[in-house]
Formats: sequence, structure tokens, C-alpha cells
Amino acid sequence: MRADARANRDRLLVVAGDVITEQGADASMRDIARRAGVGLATLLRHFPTREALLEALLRTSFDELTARAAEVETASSPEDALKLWLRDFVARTTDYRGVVTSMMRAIEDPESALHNSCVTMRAAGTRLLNRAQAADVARADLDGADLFALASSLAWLGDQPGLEPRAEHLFEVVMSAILTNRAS
Amino acid sequence: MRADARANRDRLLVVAGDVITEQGADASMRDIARRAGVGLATLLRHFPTREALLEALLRTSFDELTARAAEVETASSPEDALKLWLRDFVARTTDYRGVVTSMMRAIEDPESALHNSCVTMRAAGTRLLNRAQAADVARADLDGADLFALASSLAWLGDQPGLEPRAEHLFEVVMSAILTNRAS
DNA sequence: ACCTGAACACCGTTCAAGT
DNA sequence: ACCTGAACACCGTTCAAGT
Repeated sequence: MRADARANRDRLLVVAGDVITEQGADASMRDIARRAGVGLATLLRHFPTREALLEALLRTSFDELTARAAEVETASSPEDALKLWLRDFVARTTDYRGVVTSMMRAIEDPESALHNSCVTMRAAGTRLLNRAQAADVARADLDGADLFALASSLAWLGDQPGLEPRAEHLFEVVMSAILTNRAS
Repeated sequence: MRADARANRDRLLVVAGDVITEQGADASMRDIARRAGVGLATLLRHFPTREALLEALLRTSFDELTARAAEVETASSPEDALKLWLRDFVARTTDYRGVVTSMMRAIEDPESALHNSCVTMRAAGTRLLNRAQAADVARADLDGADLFALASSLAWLGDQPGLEPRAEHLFEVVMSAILTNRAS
């Protein structure tokens, strides 16, 4: 890639992060290009679809989540590991409003640019779930896709304007459905 | 209202119901007008915003849900009543894809045309929750807004394309978090 | 009263023309 | 190679003109 193209790409990613943080995942592509001081066609050349742009923005975050799953797996009890990781999942997914819907779409669509990052991250979560199930602290009738769906629904709740104050409480309610809480 | 205007309005509602069933809550207003054989300005004249159109479509359904709450309250045990009603809530809200997000927005915004129907319906659900709590079969640390949020998140899950097969299972998982299940 | 076409400012897509 | 302006087909909003 030519140096000026690389510079444009980097700049676009930074600006896109800002704009999407402000306006959500359905922000205007034209607006992003405008604020990057670049033609719309240039943005579309680097990221041919909105999905591709989101993919570039989220790949790092999702890869970090995958790595984080490995960390908590060795550092924490099965129950705490699952809790910590899900909290992280929700926090990161709520960073950009509306992005959880794109993620749901992407994990169902193998053609999506986001597909692989999503699948890998879900697999990491599944390992934490299975570990908790083996330790008898999580419901046995859940699989990785169920966990992913429940976590996503919590992220969706976090995206809803009036719900921030209850987000933590709702997290714990759903969490209590995932865990079996046999002790205590 | 003049007879021709009334006819247009009725016709628009029917067509809007069809189109939104097919395409979801963000269907093109122009398309709805087109399929109703009417100018776009005529649609906007009867329903000045998309919210207003959704309001007209959903008011009946929400009012029925409010009435249904009163029915199950007298006909069923506190636990069954809550279960039955929440299932109904999710089923109706999933009828038009994407509508649950509009509903969430509407209940936070007193200016919204949907606001009153939503608030009334939520209050009906709150009564069922309180009754279940009094009978000690539902978690005491939930209020009506929590219940509404959890039910909405289930409706959101039901809207996601790949999740229909797990919808019922996820409903039961979240339901188990709401109920205390002290017996059995 | 009610309806409508047209003008408007937006959107994302595409591509010929420029450097 | 890479960028860009312009044309395109869409969107919802608004309003003067028609019946």
C-alpha cells in the first residue's frame, strides 16, 4: 500500500471510531469521509461496505476478548472467569451503540467481514462456559450459542438510552440464570 | 373525517401492516404509500412520522396485552399468569421485526405517540409481577421496568434471524431468572 | 377538506477522469 | 496506484397548486 493511502486508511479508522462512538453504528459514511477530509469514494475504496469498516474497528477488540478468555481461564475460578469475561464482552460491545445487531448478523453470515472474529470469540466464550459446566457451577442445558445470545441481549439492553442505571442489575439477573449457584 | 380520507387511512394501515411484516419497522414509507396507491404526502398527512404509523399499528395489540394481563390475573396462578403473559408479550412484539427498539425508545420519550400505550401495558405487567412477588414465586429485587427490559430483550433475540430455534429455550432460561422456583 | 407532484437535502453506489 | 467529483437511484420533509 502506498504511503498516502496508508495514511488515509489510518486516519479514516480514527475518525470512524469517533463518529460511531457519537452517532452509533448507523452513522453516515459521507459524514465520516467528510470529517476525515477525504472524498466519500476514498472511504468506500478502503472499506467497501459499512460492515467492512465495522470489522476493522472491532477486530482488535474481539481479538482482545478472545485473548482475555484464555487469561481468565487460568487466573480465576470457573465461575468468576465466566462472570468477568461476560462483563468484558458487554462493556466492549456497548462501546459502539448499535454494533451488537451487526455482530448478530455477522455471526450468521459466513460472507460477512466480521464473521471470523465473531466465531473465534464465541468459541472462546464457549470454552469458559464448558469449564463452568464441568465444575457444576453453570446450567448444563446451555451451549455457546445460547451464551452468546444472552450476552448479546445484555449488550442490546445496554444500548437502550434509559437503561444504563439498571444495566448492572439486569446483568446480575441474567447471570444468575446462567450460573447454578449451588453453593452459598 | 371525510369518507375518502377515512378509506385512505384504513387502506394505508392494512398495507403498512403487510409491508412492515415483510420488511421490518424500518420499511420505506414511500414504498408503503406506493403499494397503497396513494401519494407519499398523503401517507405523511395521516401519519406524520414513522412512530405515528407504528403507534396506530401497535395500539390495538398493546391494548389487548393490557386486557390479557387482567384475564390471566384472575384465571391463573401467580406464576403461570406471569409466564403466559410474558410469552404473549414476546410473541406480539416479534410480529413486526425491529419494533421492540421503537417501543424501548417510546417508553422513554413522553412525546412519542407510542408512549401511553407502552406505559399502560408496562403497568399491567408490573401488577402481574407484584402478584407473583407477593406469592413468593418471583424475585423480590425486580420492578416493572426490569421486567419490561428483560421481556424486550427476549423480543430482540426473537428478531435476530438465526435465533428462532433457540427462542423458546432462551425464554425459559430468562424466565427461570425471574421466578424463584422455591417449590419443585 | 383532502390529495398530489415537485423541489429539497440527505443517503450509499458507481465510474470516468485526473494526478 | 490512488483519489475525486459527478451522476445515479434512493430516502423523508415540505409546500404550493389542484380538486
